Amino acid sequence: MLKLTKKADYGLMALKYLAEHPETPALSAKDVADAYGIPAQLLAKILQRLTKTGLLRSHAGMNGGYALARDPRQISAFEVIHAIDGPLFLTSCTKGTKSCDLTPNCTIKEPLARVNETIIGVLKSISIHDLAEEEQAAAKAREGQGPDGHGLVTLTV
Amino acid sequence: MLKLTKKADYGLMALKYLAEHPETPALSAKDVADAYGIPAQLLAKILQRLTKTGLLRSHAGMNGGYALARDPRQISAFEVIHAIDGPLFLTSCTKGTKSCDLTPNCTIKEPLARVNETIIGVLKSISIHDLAEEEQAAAKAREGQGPDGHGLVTLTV
DNA sequence: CTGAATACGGACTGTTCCAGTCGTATATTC
DNA sequence: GAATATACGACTGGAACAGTCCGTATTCAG
Repeated sequence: MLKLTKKADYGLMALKYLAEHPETPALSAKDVADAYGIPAQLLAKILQRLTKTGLLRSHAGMNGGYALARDPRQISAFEVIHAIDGPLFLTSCTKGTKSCDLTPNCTIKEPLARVNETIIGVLKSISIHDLAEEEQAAAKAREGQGPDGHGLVTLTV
Repeated sequence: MLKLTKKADYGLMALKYLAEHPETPALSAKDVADAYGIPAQLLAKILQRLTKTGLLRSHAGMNGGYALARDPRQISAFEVIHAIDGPLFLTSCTKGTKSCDLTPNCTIKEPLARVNETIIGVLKSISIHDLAEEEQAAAKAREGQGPDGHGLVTLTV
């Protein structure tokens, strides 16, 4: 399936939302959760984790909330996913730095490591700013096409 | 975590093993399972699935077993993974062709679709033959370096 | 100073999915 | 007919994910 967790999705969405509202000093977890219809408490924990890893700045109390700790161009999708889901590997046999336990030579690992490397490279090349940009680009595209036009590729395997 | 299932791993390993033994007309599921120390019955089901999708040819009875249906250069890692794990998506919200259910605009999806596309492209570019090749290359590298040398990159995030 | 709003964090639960096993039927060879 | 295989469905145990609950700490407003 090769899919990332909902938590990572939520995290990316939240950071994108923050990037789209640079004027506000801070947005509460509830604000963002309501905007996307995701469970507030769950999102709160995600944002707390992102705060711990230094991607967000938090502020308690009234009118508190979260704000991006850096310029959205300087935060990659990889950082977000890594902060939430932990280190990501493609092959299921890899556990940290240790190699395969059972199989004498899980020779599959080496070539797939290159795939892994590629994935990470692409994720690192995408910034939160890019996500917010794409939104605006899509909006522009919709303007020129009518309310339900889809200009961008919808990929299905 | 972004990892593929063990079944997909097993499938790739099995196909690689078959590619490495082109002289034998067919290898049983048990043969391959024993070679790698993986459960025979589980591997059998995987190979059956690969047979159904046309990647393998099966033959029942004594001295029966499985053989590659095509040249190993013509079988991509993507085909194998897709046959075993089904269509793969990066975002957790995507369900087939339908878009997000809850969230009004899961705008994360679009940019991540490009990542998905990249992953698929890389997986398509790797053939079973490549996996078998890499094995030989690694063996050569070991010869020149002593018993436990690792010439290739071991990637950890 | 009191209270509301918010972040912080641990513990808990339900569900889903994966990994693996079991049992049975079918096909092929000797 | 016996031995060896594939083929296939059903079942189980465990891990991971998604989400909830509850209590604490911090900050601001009145």
